[in-house]
Amino acid sequence: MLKAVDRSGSSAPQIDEQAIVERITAAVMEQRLPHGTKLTETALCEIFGVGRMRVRRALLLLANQDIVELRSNRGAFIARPGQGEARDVFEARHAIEPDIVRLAVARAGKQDIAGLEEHIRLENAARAEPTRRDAIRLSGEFHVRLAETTGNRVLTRLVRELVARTSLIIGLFGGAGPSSCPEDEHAKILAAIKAKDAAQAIERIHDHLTHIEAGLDLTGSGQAQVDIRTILAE
Amino acid sequence: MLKAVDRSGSSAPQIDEQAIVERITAAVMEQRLPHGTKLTETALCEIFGVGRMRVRRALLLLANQDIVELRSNRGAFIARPGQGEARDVFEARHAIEPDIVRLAVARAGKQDIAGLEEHIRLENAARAEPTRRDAIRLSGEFHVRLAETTGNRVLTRLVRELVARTSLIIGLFGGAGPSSCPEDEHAKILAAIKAKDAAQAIERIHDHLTHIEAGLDLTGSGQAQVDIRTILAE
DNA sequence: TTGGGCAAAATTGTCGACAATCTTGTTTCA
DNA sequence: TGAAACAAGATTGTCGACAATTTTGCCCAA
Repeated sequence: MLKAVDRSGSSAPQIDEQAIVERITAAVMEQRLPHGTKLTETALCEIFGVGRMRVRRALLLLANQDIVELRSNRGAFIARPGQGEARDVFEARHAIEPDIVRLAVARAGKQDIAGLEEHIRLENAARAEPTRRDAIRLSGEFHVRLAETTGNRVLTRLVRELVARTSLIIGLFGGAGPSSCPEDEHAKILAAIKAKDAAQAIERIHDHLTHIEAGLDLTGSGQAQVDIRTILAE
Repeated sequence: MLKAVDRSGSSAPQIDEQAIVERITAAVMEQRLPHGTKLTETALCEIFGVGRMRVRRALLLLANQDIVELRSNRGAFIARPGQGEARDVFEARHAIEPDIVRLAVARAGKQDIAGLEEHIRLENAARAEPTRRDAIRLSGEFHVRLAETTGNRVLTRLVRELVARTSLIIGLFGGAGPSSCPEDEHAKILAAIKAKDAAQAIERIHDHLTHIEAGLDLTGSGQAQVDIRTILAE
């Protein structure tokens, strides 16, 4: 029997395509991979220490989530959502997330609340750091954690995908806004959930999403090119 | 220059993986491909007249939508959602679709309304036919058409995926229920939209989804095996 | 007859090679 | 000098081959 051989020089023991998708998605959520960045197959092969087939499958999945764009015979690029798509994503979040907080009010236990409070503490700590990456990522992740408290895997996955696309949109249209999520709105949402006040929690998540969207200027910006090796290497 | 050669003997001129995904999804929505059905790669290659790579990529996309299940070294099978997943899917639809009808009330024009009315007529006609396939498919498609009237591609795609999974769930847990969607509920929803009564439309879509879910018995059923060649051949 | 064990066939997972296409750099001519 | 044409290199798309695993069919013994 021939066991799987670790072809990569790094610590990763075995990497499947889902792991590659997550790594790239995380980089997008931290806005380290700007829209338009070319994802060369051979580069990704070296970075993750896998064969080309795995990389191509991962890129297909990312394209299916509209996180990357596959151009025929040209390769894969981090997607560049248009204004219409930005509106659609926020509208979808307005449709889903209020129901999520409603379910969270009904289902979140003390442990869930405590976990979310800890998460907000991490967010605040990250906001103080010089580098913004953790702050940006944690800010998006809060919404995913919130969805997880519903115990609904389908809703959680929808939110995860929409949050990732939102990061892309903020990176593209977010101008010089202060941050992806205004200061203490997460805390206010969580407070309403903790108080079992569904109506207020729903109102606050609506306002929160509206504020994020209002922070965009919807002016097409230029594109950047970065070295994906520097960004994705762990 | 070497133009693409039509390798299939059938009429299909050129088939990409998205087309394969749609064909299989349609078969699932019409409940012609029951849960647990094995999708052999070589069989799909012959059916669609494409190489194995295309088939494998299509199966990966279908697995990503939880329509098929990929088991390592075993192959691809039409997914067999559990009770928990069934609950989650309906909960997600309860979260999304009320907002969709709200948007539909605000945005649907006369032409959209007319299209939906025509669709309902087709549904009623199909209900009278001996074969149920068209009725089942049209019944699910109504929800997709409704989503399309919002003009929101993100929401439309979410609904399309959830409807396909719902078909799978109905096929698995739907017992001997009369149909996937009770008689005239679609018409009532559309009437409320036409009357611009958002509150009533929302209430009716909630009730509609609840009725569909109530028609399930949530008792694990046996599995069937069918010949995919007979089903997917056009 | 029935169940376990074994070999053959079928199926999936992976890799390498090659063709087609795109990109880049250079040359050439107006 | 500048732009078009061309050639070299790089990248993507596709196919075939092979190994690993699973499934199937068969034989044999209890």
